[in-house]
Amino acid sequence: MRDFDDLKKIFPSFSDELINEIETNSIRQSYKSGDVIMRTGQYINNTLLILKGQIKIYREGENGGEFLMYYLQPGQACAVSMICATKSQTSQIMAKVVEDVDLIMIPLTLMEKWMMEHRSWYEFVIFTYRTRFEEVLEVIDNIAFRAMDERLEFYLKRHADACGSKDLKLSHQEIATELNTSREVISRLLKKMEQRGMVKLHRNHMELLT
Amino acid sequence: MRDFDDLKKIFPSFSDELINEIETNSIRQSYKSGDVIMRTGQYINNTLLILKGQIKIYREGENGGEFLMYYLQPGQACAVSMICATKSQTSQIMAKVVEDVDLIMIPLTLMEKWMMEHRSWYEFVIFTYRTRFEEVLEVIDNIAFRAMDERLEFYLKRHADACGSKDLKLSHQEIATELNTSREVISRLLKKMEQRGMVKLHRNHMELLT
DNA sequence: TACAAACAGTAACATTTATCACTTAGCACT
DNA sequence: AGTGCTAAGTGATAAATGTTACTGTTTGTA
Repeated sequence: MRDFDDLKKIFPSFSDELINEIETNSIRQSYKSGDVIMRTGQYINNTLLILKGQIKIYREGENGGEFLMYYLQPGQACAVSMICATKSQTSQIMAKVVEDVDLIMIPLTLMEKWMMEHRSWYEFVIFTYRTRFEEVLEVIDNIAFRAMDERLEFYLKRHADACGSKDLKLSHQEIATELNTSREVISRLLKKMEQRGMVKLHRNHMELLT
Repeated sequence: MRDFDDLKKIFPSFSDELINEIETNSIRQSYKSGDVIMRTGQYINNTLLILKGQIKIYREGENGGEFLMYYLQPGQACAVSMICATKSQTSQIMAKVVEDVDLIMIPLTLMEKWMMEHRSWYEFVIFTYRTRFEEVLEVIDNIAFRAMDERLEFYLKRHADACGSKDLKLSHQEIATELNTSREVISRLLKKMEQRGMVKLHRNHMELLT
């Protein structure tokens, strides 16, 4: 019953019957920081529920760029894996582990079956769709309406939220890659932010002061 | 039985029972070109199924910009209205009619009920989520990885597809607004495209030659 | 200690996009 | 024909971003 309590804690909205089903029908898997869980173009056969750790979801450009869209955290599910699930579609995104992850893999067939049988699963799936869709709309806002300086601010704040710390362990190059720009641009903008007193820069890390 | 046949033709995947339910429980509504069906921040109480005409879905910026995301056409549904449906959420988007529209409005409560009762409705909803999510990802590709000239090409081709015509009745200003840039930029880029033999420009309209 | 590798700072320059100001062309109406 | 309106063309300039090239600094490690 250890596992049962675990799950109940991380997914409090799930009914007891649903949790029992998950217990008996799913596979657990761990990944290390840096692992790529899902690649663009790969076939998807499972829906993923995150128990522990952190994952970043990217959209990949043809020329090798990788653009950060959002984070996945404990208690959340990969919306793309749910959406593609229905017809064994290929993935439109890339998922990279940033903090050692434990997750649950649920086969497509069950994912669909539970939609009909478990109200709490149905609601979870719809909630996941909705929140991710909204998150992606916010991403569009950022790149459509905002210049790089604002996008950088947003990026740093979101990273701080995800880490739960104002001390950000990021190189300028990493940031540049995830915003699909160049390191020099990020260096310049960070310098300006420092002059405005919004950050304090150090080697390999920086403090958010706001 | 006129209406029944109509619906069956536009939504061929729906089961007969589902179509009967729609017939007896939904409201039909018409809108004129230029009407705004849904505004950012408005509460959503219905899911919309398009029978006839064309709708454009925009994301609005704080400073009054409106950024085109995708088209809605006959046989399709508004994914956002389905997603927000569950909890009477407010709309994250703006929907504008570009060609006189007939549509069906389905109350939230039924939308949810049918998910459990009609397999063809369930599949339609999931399909709608999936295709819209993919479309929005493609939008992100365009603005994250491509420069304005490529985005303009994509925009024109998509418009041609939607209209089913290579003769595009668009002013430079309209295009600029929907790509969130300025008229001058569009004029210049179109001129370049004309020099490359991709379009032929006229007053108030242009021909796509590719 | 010496060397290599990764990170960061920065100047110079190119390119793209935004903005401003003005001109020209086409169309509708009287 | 004359007037006024809107769309479109264009040159000048500014600002943001991308690119190149080089420097210095820190870190790890041979």
